[in-house]
Amino acid sequence: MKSPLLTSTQPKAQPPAKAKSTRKPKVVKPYHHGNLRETLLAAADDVLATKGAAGLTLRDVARAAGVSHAAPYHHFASLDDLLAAVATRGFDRLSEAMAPTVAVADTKERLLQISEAYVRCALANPAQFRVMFGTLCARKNEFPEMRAASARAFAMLLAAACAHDAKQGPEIALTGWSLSHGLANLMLDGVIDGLPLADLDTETMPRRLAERAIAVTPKARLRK
Amino acid sequence: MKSPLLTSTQPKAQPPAKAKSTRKPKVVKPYHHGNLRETLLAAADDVLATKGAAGLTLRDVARAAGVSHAAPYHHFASLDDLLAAVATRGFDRLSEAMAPTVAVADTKERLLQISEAYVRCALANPAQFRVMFGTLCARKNEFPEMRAASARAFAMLLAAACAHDAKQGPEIALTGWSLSHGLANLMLDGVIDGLPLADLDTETMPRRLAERAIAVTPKARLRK
DNA sequence: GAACTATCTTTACAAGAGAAAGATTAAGCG
DNA sequence: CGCTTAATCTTTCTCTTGTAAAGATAGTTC
Repeated sequence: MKSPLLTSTQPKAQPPAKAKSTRKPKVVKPYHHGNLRETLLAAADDVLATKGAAGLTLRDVARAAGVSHAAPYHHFASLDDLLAAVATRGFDRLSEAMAPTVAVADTKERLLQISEAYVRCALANPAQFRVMFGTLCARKNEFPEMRAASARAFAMLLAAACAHDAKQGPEIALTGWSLSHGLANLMLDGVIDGLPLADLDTETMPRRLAERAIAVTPKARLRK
Repeated sequence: MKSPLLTSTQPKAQPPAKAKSTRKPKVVKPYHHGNLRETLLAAADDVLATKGAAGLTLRDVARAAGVSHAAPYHHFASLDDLLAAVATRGFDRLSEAMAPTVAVADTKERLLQISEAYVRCALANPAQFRVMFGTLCARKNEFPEMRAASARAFAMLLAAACAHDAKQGPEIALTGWSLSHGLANLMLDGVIDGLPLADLDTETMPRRLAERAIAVTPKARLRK
């Protein structure tokens, strides 16, 4: 589980080899980390995976990265800023998870696979998902990069929906997104298990539900 | 916005009228609050509405209720316990919001109205909604009352779905719930505004999306 | 090599969660 | 009525956390 980034991977082989005769030979790790920003983000991912979104603290992250608790402030303005960076990565990861579907020729099948990828990605990184769509979202103006990353992810979904049905594309996209988002949230909140839905297969659920939502509304209904 | 419960409403008219000659006549509020538990919950609602879910602290709630910061511990085991009680109320409120739809004869129309009520209720109390479906949900075994309240709310939805289509009831219920839940979350996270969906009417959106999800899958597709 | 700047640490502080112990009141019981 | 007991509320204390400030260290540039 521990990311390799947690131990400095910078090309900086053996500083103790430097015979500058530093007074204290006990110095094992260098003063400067070399790649702390990335290390902190990786550490945050680890902490999130271990203790969940609620149990994450700046000091935890710093500890996991092996630096003092104030060091992160030279790379992130605040805890929220760090979380925004985590969320940004999460949105990028989501985009990556959906990306392979562009190879699917059938537009409807592509939408279904996007929905599946969305739910799969959310369930794979529950705490991250919570950070991505937590309180930070309402303050996304303060974090332009995160905002851009989330916009990119949605753009992929919207493009797929418009390819499927140019006219109703936006509505289909929003429907699919809402459904996948809601299902993912309900599942990782544990709301679903324990309910009288035991006969529904958890594996195929995302696709089956998405099939309903994506179905193009009959034109007869539209011009009522 | 201030709830009337914030000032003790207990039948305890004017304790200063008691001519017991207490040494200090400055005593305006009695030592015992009389109805602190309810007052705290109301205060928590106020704080949530004011500062949001992230800005809520036990001490804030206690301050708003006019008691010391340790007083709440005599009514709630912990902050999470208080939040669970808030969530319980939220689920009950949700049930109340959906309840009037039982009068609707048309089963599909009833489902649509339930979806509308769900989204409306969520948007009316954003912070509360976040508490209801936050980290607490994953620990719902620790809070039986909250669990029961959420189960009651879902039972209403499930019943309506089964009335509409006995066979596919559960799946329709889950679809509608996921969709409404996802849409509500995306809306109150502010994810939607700012996206290229401006042409979609926010008011009618819940109903229109729900129409898609609730549509019964054609039998031709089912027996493929 | 010296000044500069980025990076990291130490120290300090305010705020919050929660525990512990004492004060105050209500209720029950003789 | 007076005493006892339990419930409720307050004070005080400890531990953790986010964040600011100042100092230490090390690359970088002239």
